[in-house]
Amino acid sequence: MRDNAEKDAHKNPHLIEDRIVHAALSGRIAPGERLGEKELSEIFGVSRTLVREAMMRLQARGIVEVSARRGWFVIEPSVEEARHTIDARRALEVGMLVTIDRASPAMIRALRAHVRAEQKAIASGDRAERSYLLGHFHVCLAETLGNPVLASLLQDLTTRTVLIAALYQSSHDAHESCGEHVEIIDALEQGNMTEAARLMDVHLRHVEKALNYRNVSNRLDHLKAALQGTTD
Amino acid sequence: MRDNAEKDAHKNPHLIEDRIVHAALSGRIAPGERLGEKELSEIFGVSRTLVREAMMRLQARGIVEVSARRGWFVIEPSVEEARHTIDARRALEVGMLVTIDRASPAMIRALRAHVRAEQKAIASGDRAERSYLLGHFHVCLAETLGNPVLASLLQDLTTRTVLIAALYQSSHDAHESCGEHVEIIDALEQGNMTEAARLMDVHLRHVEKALNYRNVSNRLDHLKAALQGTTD
DNA sequence: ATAAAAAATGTTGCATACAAGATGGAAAGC
DNA sequence: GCTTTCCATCTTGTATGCAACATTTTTTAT
Repeated sequence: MRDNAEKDAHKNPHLIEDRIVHAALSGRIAPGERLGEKELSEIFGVSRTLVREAMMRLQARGIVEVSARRGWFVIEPSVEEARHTIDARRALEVGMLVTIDRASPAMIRALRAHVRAEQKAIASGDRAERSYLLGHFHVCLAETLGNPVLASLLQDLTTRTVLIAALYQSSHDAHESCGEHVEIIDALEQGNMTEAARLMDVHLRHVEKALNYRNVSNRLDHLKAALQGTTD
Repeated sequence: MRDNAEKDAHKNPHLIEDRIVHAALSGRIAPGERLGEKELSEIFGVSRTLVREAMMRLQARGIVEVSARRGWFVIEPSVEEARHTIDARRALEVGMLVTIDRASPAMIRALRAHVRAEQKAIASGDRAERSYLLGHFHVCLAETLGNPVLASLLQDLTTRTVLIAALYQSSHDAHESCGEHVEIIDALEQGNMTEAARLMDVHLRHVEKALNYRNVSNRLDHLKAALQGTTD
């Protein structure tokens, strides 16, 4: 079910990117992880060229970066970059809700269905699915608002946020996050966009607050800590 | 001064993209324009590979698209896509101003300097520079707010908006646009972010209103009109 | 003269080859 | 034993070659 990647990689040029983004959203790819061109080309059964082209697109989307002649790596945002990313996300999502008139019943239904899926994933203990759905809620919101441009921007920002959360060992509780999603939908259903925007603002501030900007699981810091330990 | 592109294209891998985006913002590249790989590779003195990689990044940024085995083309957004793009932009820029506390004097200075440059370009009749600066004001705003992530997103959205304006023969007056920029800065200086956000909202609604969604200078419509004319 | 077919041309799609540099480990020197 | 140097290896950077398809032009048949 997953091994047929080789077949599709030729037909769908965006498959490689999609898979990587999905894996990142699911927490199956960690920040700092190396994505070798050869390695990927073997996985997807294509030449390095196609892999490279996918990486170029992912680079433009701020998901990966390249270190000259060393390899491609999933981004490891600094504290500052992390702040900027979440700030941008907050701006976008708050603005999105503020500038929209109202939400149709169909939208509300779709969002509630999404939250049900979130709850199911949380209950079943499927961490990957849980991570994916909690992040994808925001993309889903933009999609149901009917704006693919917003949805695309949010997918990238959300992916980066999930990576940031992984890097800074977010302590954000899934239940709490999901609950906040419900609150936002409630406000939307009541047609109170201002309140929905406020709740979204709060929600994203929680996301940032849950980050532990000290315990960076960076390779460098890891090393430092390890060295300090051994020289004692 | 411009012909030394060949030299730099190797050193700065993003030169090709930057040039294309700049040209688009300046109105020197029209929507629907074909960007041949060979053509560009000769202009920049590199092989098709590097051109292609740049195009992949531009594709991810929504500036160009590829038509299979026909070539790369500057985007020609449909009416719907145009709306979504401007809506996304409005969401982002309004949200940006709403979620920011205040603007420092240094920021105000930088923005005022930018507006002076706009006025100079308008007065001197330099249409390319005028187009560039009027669009870049928004990027500048995000930059002075100190958020490169926002700035990057806005650069892409603004570029797309400029292309949309070209495609739909925007009648937006440069003076008016510049005047609205001044108003926004004034509100920022007074620390009235809500008002600044409102003005930005209005400004971007003007941008959209100035579009003529009927007179699409599309090749297809051109052809249709031409054929109607000849068969008369 | 017109329309259909066929060849010629041009352009991207993808793979591969080789160059250039980074990395890690072995060997050599102290 | 420790450091330094050098070499083998691995990885990306860039160019190029050829195949596949789209378009245009020419030819041919009616």
